[in-house]
Amino acid sequence: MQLLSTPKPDRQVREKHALNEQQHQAATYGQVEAGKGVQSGPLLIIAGAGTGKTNTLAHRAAHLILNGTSPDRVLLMTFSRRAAQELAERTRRIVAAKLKERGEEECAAADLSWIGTFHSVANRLLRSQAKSIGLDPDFTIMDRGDAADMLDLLRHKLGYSRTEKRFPHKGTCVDIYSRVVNAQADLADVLQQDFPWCADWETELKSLFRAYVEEKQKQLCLDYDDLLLYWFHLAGEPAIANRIRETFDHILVDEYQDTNVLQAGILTRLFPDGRGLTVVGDDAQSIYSFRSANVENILGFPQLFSPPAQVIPLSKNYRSTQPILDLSNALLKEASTGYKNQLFSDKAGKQKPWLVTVEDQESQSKYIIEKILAAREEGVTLKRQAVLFRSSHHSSDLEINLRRHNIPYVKHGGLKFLDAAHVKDALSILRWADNPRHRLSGFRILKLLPGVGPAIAEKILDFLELNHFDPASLTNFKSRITAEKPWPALIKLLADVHHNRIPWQEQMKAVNFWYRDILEEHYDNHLVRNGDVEQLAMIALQYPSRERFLSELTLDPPNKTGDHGNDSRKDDDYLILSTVHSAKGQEWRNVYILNVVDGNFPNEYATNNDAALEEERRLLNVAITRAQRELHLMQPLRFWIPEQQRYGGKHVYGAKSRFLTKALCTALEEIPYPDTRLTEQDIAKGEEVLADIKGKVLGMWE
DNA sequence: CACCCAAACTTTTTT
DNA sequence: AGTTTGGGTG
Repeated sequence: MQLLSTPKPDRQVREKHALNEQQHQAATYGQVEAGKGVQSGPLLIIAGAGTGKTNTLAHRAAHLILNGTSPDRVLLMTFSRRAAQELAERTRRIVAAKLKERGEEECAAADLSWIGTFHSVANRLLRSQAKSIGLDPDFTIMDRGDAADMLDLLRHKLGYSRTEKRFPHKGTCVDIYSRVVNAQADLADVLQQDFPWCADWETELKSLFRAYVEEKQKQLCLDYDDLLLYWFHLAGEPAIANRIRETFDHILVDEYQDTNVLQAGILTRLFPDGRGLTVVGDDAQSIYSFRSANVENILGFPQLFSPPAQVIPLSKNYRSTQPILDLSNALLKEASTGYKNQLFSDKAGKQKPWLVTVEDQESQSKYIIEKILAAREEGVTLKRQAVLFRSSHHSSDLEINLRRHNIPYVKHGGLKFLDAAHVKDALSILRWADNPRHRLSGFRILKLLPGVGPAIAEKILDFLELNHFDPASLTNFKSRITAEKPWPALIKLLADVHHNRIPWQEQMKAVNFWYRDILEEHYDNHLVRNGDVEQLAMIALQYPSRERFLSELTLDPPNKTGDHGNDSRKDDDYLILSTVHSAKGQEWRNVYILNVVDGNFPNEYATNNDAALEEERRLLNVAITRAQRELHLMQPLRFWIPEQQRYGGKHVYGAKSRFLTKALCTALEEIPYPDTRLTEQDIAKGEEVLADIKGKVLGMWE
């Protein structure tokens, strides 16, 4: 297992471009008023794929700063931390360059300080404003897995595990809860709409969620949804909302097409008339509805205000050749809703994207490897090529073959480093020491001790609570089990970390030292797992404090890469494999899209729902628009679907993807692989062979 | 009460 | 094919 720092896309070239007309208009929208900075009404920038959105946004931020808005009065929200860093960096560079032009001294204050994801900004705001709403600022942030675990425990406590019919899976429970919160919808509606098979459990779910909320408050923790929800409610309190509002002159939001009702609500509560609000996005790239993102947010944005928001489209694409854009445009034309921002490019290009028909996944892999190696021969590095897919496991056949050919690769999306049980264990120790009220972590750790199961763990946690959550008090807990040696060492560790008796830089190491024996006892291949845990300690060193480490790690979990044979970080060049979702915002010279067949594009679970179907179309669009020069859509005839409740799964003789209509096919060049088309030579040779056979057959009777 | 084993279940994408 | 759940055993 390896962590990677995501490679920065190669965008140096574009920055040299001056802004085009549309970009300039978007970047400078509003009036400059002396002493007051830039005054602007609500603005929506529809930024198609590859239209220089980040650059425009950075220029807008720079424009605000250069015209007198203090950088710490600009709130900039992005979809991921990586995007935030890139944007901050570019803005700084633009401001610095302009100041130099003007001959002014570079001012250190050019740094945007309020920049990050909605969740991380919420985290920061809540911790600073916590006192004013009676919230303890030392709350712990739970990730999705934690939420699932807590729901699981509560569900047992409430007796829902012993019912005749099976209660929904814990993961499903989190999904339902999360949907209700993020979409600000009714439980009954959500069940009916998205989880019909759970509709019978409405009453139970309601009390489960109530218990969940109480439990979170008791343990002093917030989940992802709470971060937004608390912020939303905070923004609904006039006094506090005013205070927050007065600290910002401008709010800029990136990837607005992937915000949900709650996030939109936060914005309108902070800036009700839309003045100072800029949102940027592309409805044709809205692909996060499973996370309750709501395309209606961007489609309906202008009408939220009167007069309506200014809409500026960016339609000049700097990324792809025209034939690739033709395909994307054709696809979007068939969508039922949206701004349908048609893109154009200066890069003519002759080659249409290929639609490659292959027999099965094996020959799909074979084709891709052949093409990738050929391209590398011609000087296109592996890093400038990417293979994209709808779901994480679709790359498994390819991965096997890449390893066989010794082609290094890095996979984005899918499993997370923090999902590994042993990493969770180590982190839980630190979290429990950090926040002893956090029963969930304590519970997890205690169960690791030999002879301690759920019941004893509960007893210990109750004991701790009675003793005002003082870790040292655990020495007084008497039981035959706690005489074992890991126990006193654990208590000392918890107390030392909790009271910072050892410096933060040493704490994770101390945790690992204690955990090492447990790890060995509990899991096989503990050497590999121990490596992960040590890596965690290395990561921890990069953070200035325990609090920052714990919350930022939860808000921005590092990726786990597929193990790619050898240490591929030593190889400078490696191929990128990525889910389409994780490919957002990126670009590569050559792109290969796996399994473009019905049942996958669109996904079979989306086929009886119009809204979902539209999203699948946009998903394909995102994949297509990642390509700069070469694009290969792969179409296996035989396609394996891992179907539920059925033994193994099944092979399906793939129907052509319903998105590949006639109109689309004219934008594609269809080829079979292996190439079974006959050349004239083949035919001539065939005739020769036939004549030969005829002769032999006749010869039998001579 | 902890641990083990067999049956049941299962979409996919992620802050 | 792999994880989670729930029941049985020691």
